Formats: sequence, C-alpha cells, structure tokens
Amino acid sequence: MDILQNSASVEAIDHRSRVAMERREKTRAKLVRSALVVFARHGVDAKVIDLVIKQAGVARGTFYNYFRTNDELFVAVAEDVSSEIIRIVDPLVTRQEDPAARIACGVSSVIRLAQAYPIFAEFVVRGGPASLSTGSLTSEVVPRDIGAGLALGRFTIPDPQLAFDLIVGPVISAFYTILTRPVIETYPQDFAQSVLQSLGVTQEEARQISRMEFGTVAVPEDSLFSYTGNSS
Amino acid sequence: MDILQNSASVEAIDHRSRVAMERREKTRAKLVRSALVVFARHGVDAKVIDLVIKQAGVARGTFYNYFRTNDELFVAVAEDVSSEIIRIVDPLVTRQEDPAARIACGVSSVIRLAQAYPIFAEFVVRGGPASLSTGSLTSEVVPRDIGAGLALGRFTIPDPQLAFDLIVGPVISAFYTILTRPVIETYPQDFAQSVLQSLGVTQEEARQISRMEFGTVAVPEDSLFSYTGNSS
Amino acid sequence: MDILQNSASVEAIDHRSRVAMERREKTRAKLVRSALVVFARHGVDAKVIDLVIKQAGVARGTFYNYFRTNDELFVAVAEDVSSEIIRIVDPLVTRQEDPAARIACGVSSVIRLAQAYPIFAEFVVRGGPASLSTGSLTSEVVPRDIGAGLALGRFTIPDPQLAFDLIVGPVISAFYTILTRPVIETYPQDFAQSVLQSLGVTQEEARQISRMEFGTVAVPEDSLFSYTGNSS
Amino acid sequence: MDILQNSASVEAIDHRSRVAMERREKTRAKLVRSALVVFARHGVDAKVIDLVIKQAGVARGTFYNYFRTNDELFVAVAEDVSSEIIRIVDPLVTRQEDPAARIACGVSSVIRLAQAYPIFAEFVVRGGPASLSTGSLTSEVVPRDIGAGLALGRFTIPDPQLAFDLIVGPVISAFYTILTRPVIETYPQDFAQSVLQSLGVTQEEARQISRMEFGTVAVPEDSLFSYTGNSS
DNA sequence: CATGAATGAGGGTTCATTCAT
DNA sequence: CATGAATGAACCCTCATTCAT
Repeated sequence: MDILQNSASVEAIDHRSRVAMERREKTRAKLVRSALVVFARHGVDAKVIDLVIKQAGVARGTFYNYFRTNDELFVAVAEDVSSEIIRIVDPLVTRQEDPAARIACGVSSVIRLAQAYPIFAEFVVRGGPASLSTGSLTSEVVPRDIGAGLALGRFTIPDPQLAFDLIVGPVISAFYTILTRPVIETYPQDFAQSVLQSLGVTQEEARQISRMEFGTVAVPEDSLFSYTGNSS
Repeated sequence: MDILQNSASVEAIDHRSRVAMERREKTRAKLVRSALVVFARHGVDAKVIDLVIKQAGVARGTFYNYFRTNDELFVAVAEDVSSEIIRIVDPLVTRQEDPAARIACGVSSVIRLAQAYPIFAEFVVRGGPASLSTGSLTSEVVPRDIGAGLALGRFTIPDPQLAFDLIVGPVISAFYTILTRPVIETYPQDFAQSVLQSLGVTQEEARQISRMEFGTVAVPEDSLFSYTGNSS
Repeated sequence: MDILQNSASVEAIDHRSRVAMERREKTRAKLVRSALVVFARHGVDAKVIDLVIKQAGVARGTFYNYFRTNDELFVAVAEDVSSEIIRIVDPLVTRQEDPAARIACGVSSVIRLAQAYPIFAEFVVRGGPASLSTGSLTSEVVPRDIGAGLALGRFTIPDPQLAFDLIVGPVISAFYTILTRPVIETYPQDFAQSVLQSLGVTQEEARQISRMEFGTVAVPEDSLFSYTGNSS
Repeated sequence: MDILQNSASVEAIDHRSRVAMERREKTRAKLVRSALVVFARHGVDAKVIDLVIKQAGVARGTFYNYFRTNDELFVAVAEDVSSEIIRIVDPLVTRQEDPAARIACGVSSVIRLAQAYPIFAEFVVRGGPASLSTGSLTSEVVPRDIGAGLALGRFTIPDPQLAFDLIVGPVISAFYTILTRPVIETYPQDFAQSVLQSLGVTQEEARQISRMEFGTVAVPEDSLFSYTGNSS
C-alpha cells in the first residue's frame, strides 16, 4: 500500500510538472510569435510590451514571468527567427557541394522566404543587423560556406569579413526593397548572381550557378513565420 | 526728421535682425551637431532631448524654438549629414568620367570617411536606412551614376534597383564592420572592387579601377563630422 | 460487519486525520519560522510571500492554505515570538519574589536573548512596537510586575504607564544598539540597573539586584529562535 | 550703451535664476511638509508618492524633479524634522549649564512638543529610530550633553551608548503613549526625572531638576510642525 | 492539500512638451 | 529669444492573490 501510494503521488507530481511545463512552453511560444509581429510592425525600440501582451492575449504580469526586459524578448525572437531560417533553408543549402552554389542557394532562398513572409522581412529591416547576429546563422552557417569557398579557391575576395559584409548587407537592403516596391521576377536569382560576382566568381559561372534549381523553400505549417496575428 | 528717424530705425532693425539671424543660425548648428553625436551614441529612439540640450549647453525651452519634435530634429540631422557627404565626396566623384570609376570613387571615399569619422558611421548604423534616404544622396547622386553605367553598358546588372541594393546595403554593413573590428588596410579598395564586380564589371577591370588614385577626402575644419562633443 | 466496518473506517479516518493534522502543523511551523527570518531581514512591509515560500520550500498556493493575508502571517509570527519569550524567560523571572528583581531578571534576560539570537532582535526592531504588543507579554506579564512593585512600594514612579514606557522603550533601543555595534560585557546588568533606577530604586540597591545571578537563559533546541534558515 | 545693455542682460539672468531658485525652494518645502504628514499618517513604507503629490498639489513628474526615491524623501523629511527640533529646543537647553538640567530640559521639551504637535510624534513613531538618527540631533546634540554629564561626574552610568539608549528609547515609547492614551499632567517632568535617575542622578536631585522652569517651547508660525495639511 | 502559472490592480518612473518669467 | 520648473500621459514593473490541475 505504502509503495503504491508513494508511486501514485510521485506519478501525480510528475504529471503535474509535465503539464505545467507544457503550459509554460505554449505561453512562451505565444509570446514570441506575438513579439515577432509587433517588432516587425512597430520597430525594435517601440514601447512593445503592451502591444505584445494584447496580441498574445495574456496578462501584463504573465509577460514578466517569461522575459524581464524588452531586450531579452528581442533576443529570444531573434534567436527563434535565426533558428527558423536555418531549419528551413539549410536543408536545401547542404544539398549542394560547391560553396558557390551553397551561397547562391542560401541567399536566393532567403530572399524568396522574405517575399513569402513579409513579416520576416519587416522584422529584419526594423531590427537591423542585430536581428540576424544572434544565433548561429551569421556566426556559423554563413562563415562556414565563405570559408569553404575561399579554401577551395572558388572565391577570390581577399578578406572573409569583407565577403560577409557583401552578403549580409545586400540581403538587408533587398528586404527593404521587397517591402517597398515590386521587383522583377528574377530578382532572387539576379541577386544571387551579383553576390557571387562580388565574391569573385566570374560572370558566366555566377549566372549558371544562380540559375540552378535548388528546390522550393518549404515552410512548415506551424512555423513562426506563418503566424500573422490576425486569426485567433 | 521723420524720414531720418525711420531710416535709422529700419537700419537698426536690419542690424538687429541680422545679428539675431546669425545667433539663431549658430544655436541651430549647435543643436544639430549635438544631436548628431547623441543619435550616433544612443540611437534614434533614445530619450534624446535631455542629452541634446545638455550636449549643446542650452536650456530645455530653447530646443523648442528650433525644432517642434524629435522627428523634426532627426530629419534635420539626416539632411545635414547627407549634404555634408555630398559636399565632401562629390567633388572627387565628378572628376571621373567613367561611371564605374565614379561608383568606385564614391564607395571607397565614403568608407574612408566613415573610418576617419566614426561618429558618422555610428549615426548611419544606428539610424538605419532612413539616415541616408533623406536628401539627394541616395535619391539623385547614386542613381545618376548607376543609370549612366547601365546606359553606357559598363554594368550588366539587369535592374537599377538591384544595383542600388548592392551598393547601399554593403556600405551600411561595412560601416558596422568598421565600428566593430579592425579591417585590413586595403578594405576600401577591395570593397569598391567587389561592388563593381557585383554590378557586372569584370574582375580584372574592377581591380584596376578600384586601385586608381581618386584624391584624398578633404574634410573642412568646420564640418559637422569634426565635432565630437568632447571639447567646448 | 457494518459496525466493524464503521469502526474500521472511523479508525482509518482518525489515523488519517491525525497524520494530516501533524503534517499541517509541520508545514505551518515551517512557514512561521521562515516568516520570522524574512520579517527580521527584510522588514514588515517587504514583498514577503515570495521570500517566505522560497525559504520554507513550499509552493505559492500552499501558503494560502495557511494564511489568508500578509497581516495574518505577521500576527501569527508575533504571537509565536511573544509566547516563546515568555516560555523562555518567565520561568527565571518567577523564581524571584521581589518585583524589582523580577524586572531586573526580565530585562537582562531579554537583552541576553537578543544578543544570542540576533534574528529575534531584528524582528523586534524592524517590526516596531507591534511585534511585542501582541500576546500576553506586554499586556500581562510586564504590567503584572510593575503593579506588584508599585503596590509593595518598591518603585516610586508615579504612573504605571510611564513605568512601562521606561522599560519597553529602552529594550527596543537596546536591541537596535546590539545589532549595530559591540557593547561592553556588563551591558545587560548595567541596563537592568538603570531601568530599576528610573523606576525609583536607589542606585545602591539597583546595583545589587542587577548583579544577582538569575540563572542562564535556556533556549530549547527546537525553538523558533534557533532557526536561521541557513541549513536545511 | 553696450555696457548698459550687457549689465541689463546680466541682471536679467540673475533675476531669472533667483526667481527660479525661489520657486524651487518653495516647491521643495511644500513637498517636505506634505511628506511629513503622509509619513506620519501612513507609515514610512507606505506607497507614498501618490499621497504626497496629492497633498502638495503638484504633478506626478514634479516630485521626481526633487526626489528620486521614497528613501531620499524620507531622509529629507527626517533631516528637516531633526533640524527643526534643534531649532526649537536647543535654545532652551543651552540656557542651562548643568548637563543634568540640559537633559531634563531637552527630554521634557521634546515630550511637550510631541504633545502639542501630534504629527511630529506620529512621524517619529511610524518612522522608528531612523527618523531621529539623521541630522545632528542624535549624533551631536544628545551625545554632547551625555558626555559633559559623565565628564563632570553628574552621571554614574558606565557607558555613553547605554545612556543614549536610555534616553532615546523612552522618548519614542513616550511618543507612542502620548498618541494612544491620555497622560497625567506631570508626565513630561516625571519622565525627565526618571531619565535622570536612570543615568545615575539621585532621586531627590532628579526631582528638583526636573521641576525647574525651563521656559516655554516656542514654535514659529512657519514651522514644519504647524502644517497639518488641512487648509489650502 | 500541494502545485505553480496566470492575473491585474496598484504602484513606480520617464520624458516630450508647455509656459510663466 | 533664453530659461528651467511644472506638467501628465504613457510607459514600466511588482507581487498579493486566484484557480485549474
């Protein structure tokens, strides 16, 4: 009896804490999604909390059970965004062996992603470089491919940091363009081609690589980016 | 008598108002300079006014004799910054006939300017695209040279807007880099070369053009950028 | 069968409820002890509940199974403290017949108690008069001895209330001193002597009485005061 | 002309800043007076600011032009209270040569002051020792007279700190009594007598000294203590 | 009874803007 | 025009209390 009773109460405790953790995770996700939308629409420095909790439909105090400051929230969103990009784009990128193809695939896919999910583009534009510099995207994935390209002699650019600036800068600029005016249909490929050229790939080769078929960008239904805050 | 008296008082008024206007201009300049520093150091959304008036050494109320809102101030600073860049860089640029050389000269000069006056780089990075999109720099000067290059077949890039993104994006990114880490000595030329390549100039030619001697960037003593707010 | 079953289940209930009551008592005690420490360290108006439940190692909700409000908690602690003082000090006091000796014994013992258990002194200092005015200590025990002393002509002070002020006030002040700076070894006896003098006992007699050996203050191991919250 | 003009504008500046300083001083005084009342009525730890600004009739933000925290405000009030006591009582005290007479005069005057201005008594009781330990009253004036008494052999108490506890403790306790119940007419003198006895003055002498005529406590019309917050 | 996430009233604090001098 | 005290809307944040599990 004692044993059973004990095991019963142990189970109860486990159950309780499991349920609690699930609730926590759910609320956190709700907040991050809402914050993405709010940051995208109102900018990073906006007096955000009110809007976020309204969007998420939770109470003021709840927010502070998860994030103590505006900044902490922004970092959380930026991290999630960064992971999400990797989760979506990297599978396509790593199908390619050639570093030049990888870069081309990466940048054109990200551009297409931004076209499909303007909320994402807005977030990056409003958040500036900081919105991409958290997480491993800009600290690992991009440098990995730059490094490989340099090592294999695919790129002639003299400095990896310069290469980085010539990839990330245009991407943010392109996002801005996407949000403000219509662009020609081949914009993503043209963009990729120019980026390759800037790294030192010849025009002809850059053209060929950027015209390759890399596969379509598949965004899961439950993705952060699918949430627009307009339905329930 | 009446006439004389009138003319006397008119003169007096003229004198007074000329002096007054000069004083006005001086105070305004003090405020704009101070604001540039403050925006650069604390970002656009900072609790700006307190800092600006402290930096400028004027009273709170004085501020409102010159700018009615925060935003008006930012626009004023952005305009002055934009004009100042043109005033400093365009004389060098227009010495060149070749649009490719003009672009190369423009971007490398601007990078050098940012290296010499970090306050300027900070202002642009913190202020985002908006800090460059006021004034004629990005709306006239840069498109002018892009257009010329396309018209003359110097560039093969299919879309002027894309060209724009591939110039302005990297510049902001480069500013960020300059502020964050040391760069190699040839960074400005390398940067210019890559930009030309991205627009479709061949590597060899891009290299030659970017190595040309465009003349040194001369910043007048009284320039906006010379003010760092540390001395009187 | 019915009878047996009933009696069986009654026993079971009794057993269960006895166990339950013991557990209840234990949790309550844990909370009171924790609260004493928290009130002592952070004052009465501190954001108490968080600290108390953390100190006691129970969940937020559990607290409200025992005390409905902050105030109820404070009163509970004050009562327990008051009873505890009486439980510890009164046995020594009542050994004395002479009211003057009782007062001397009482005040010097309380001072020694405060020296040995600073948590107690802190609680009184932070809680103010209220922390002593609950329970029978100040409403019965002290007035009892004052009254006896006046009745027997041991004290010449004209007003019992004044006598009370001249005992309790200095005690709180002394607690404050004990917590703030080192005191001479004879502080408790000197203190007692002065208190007697203030009540009208002559200097010589006050000196003799306050130098009597009243026995040592014995604090049970399980006392409220022994708990400092630092071990398990 | 120039000279006159200059001197005129200098005068103007002086005038402006003098007027500003006067306004500041006035507002500060309003806040301190209001805060005294609020602290007295609601305790030191009350959520005070709302009440203070309402009482003072100033805007929320004005408060923060003068005090950044609750504590800063409390200290300011405590200091003003302390100075005010000294301003009112010390002239009477210093008329006496004998340290015993000084102490007697001091304590009985302070008790009378508390009787006449309950707001003052309340502030001290609610604020605890801290409300008297700012300013020079308890750090200089009282120790000065204790020291003199010990040096001249008027007191036999072995420890100045103990003497301090036997003066300040009873005073606070007496304030509490004054606020809660009626006291006999001779309470101030009786109190003073007992205090002297506790310091080691003989009963007979203590009696004589405490019955001396020390002069009446004169409170200026504009005193902090006269303000009750009930009129405009 | 224990648990701990959610709540939201009730405070605190800032800072762009006004206005009397 | 310069000054700087006063303003108050608009935020920020905490923490006692509730309640579903």
